[in-house]
Amino acid sequence: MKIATWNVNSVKARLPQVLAWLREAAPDVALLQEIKVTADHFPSMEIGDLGYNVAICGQRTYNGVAILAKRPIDVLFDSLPDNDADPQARYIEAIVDGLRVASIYAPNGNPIGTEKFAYKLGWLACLGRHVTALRASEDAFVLGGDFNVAPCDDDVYDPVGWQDDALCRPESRAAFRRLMHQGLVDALGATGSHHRRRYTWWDYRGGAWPADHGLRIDHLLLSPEAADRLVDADVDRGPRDWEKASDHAPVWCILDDGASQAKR
DNA sequence: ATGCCCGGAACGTCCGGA
Repeated sequence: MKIATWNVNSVKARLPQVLAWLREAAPDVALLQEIKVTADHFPSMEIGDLGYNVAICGQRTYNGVAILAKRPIDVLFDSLPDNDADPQARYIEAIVDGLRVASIYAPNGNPIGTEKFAYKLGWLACLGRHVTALRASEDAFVLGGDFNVAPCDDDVYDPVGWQDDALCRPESRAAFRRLMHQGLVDALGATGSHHRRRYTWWDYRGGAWPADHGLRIDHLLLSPEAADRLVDADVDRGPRDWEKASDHAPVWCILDDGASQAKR
């Protein structure tokens, strides 16, 4: 089972790229962020033609998350529990093929020292409380998305230059670690070389992509029950090099479903 | 110190992004 996450930066502006990526990468489950449309404007037909069901938590202009899956999608939440007064569309959670998955778009939080930064930290804390509930269920789950946190300096091409950015602040990293310390496994950290930089976002400006001036802020976080099934994971840098690219690259992981389900 | 490059809304040019 291949699960991928991608901040598409507008599903309307990116539709040809999204369709090409779905054909090429063929994930069983795709978690999208920043779709920037409400459900009634989501290109469900075009994506449906590729064999995907869609579940959408949409918003016009800003934010918006979606889950695409070849199997049926049973939506459980379209906002973080205990955060349903939040007008920003940043969370959707569903069961697909017996696996719990969530598409997450955490707040950016810049500039620091403002209500935006407080909102980010509050949102991540709320996500942390939900993770506690999810962990108690002992369900296998995958939280994928744009967490807007570069967990450590190795995840930043210029750690000093970015040290006062909301994506790199110690408070943001502490909030991210509080998620991880509940027993979650970072799919990229658990596979391949720990020393190889695997950025997921490159600024449109200043030639950041060709210079590989990136940040790792998109993550696939696995419950222990899901991590037991982890086969492989990586960043798909290809789409970042396409014409009219998103500024984010997809991240994917593969979970084995044969042996582990027989074990259960 | 700010803009760089984008998308969206909208037709000015600003906001938000990261």
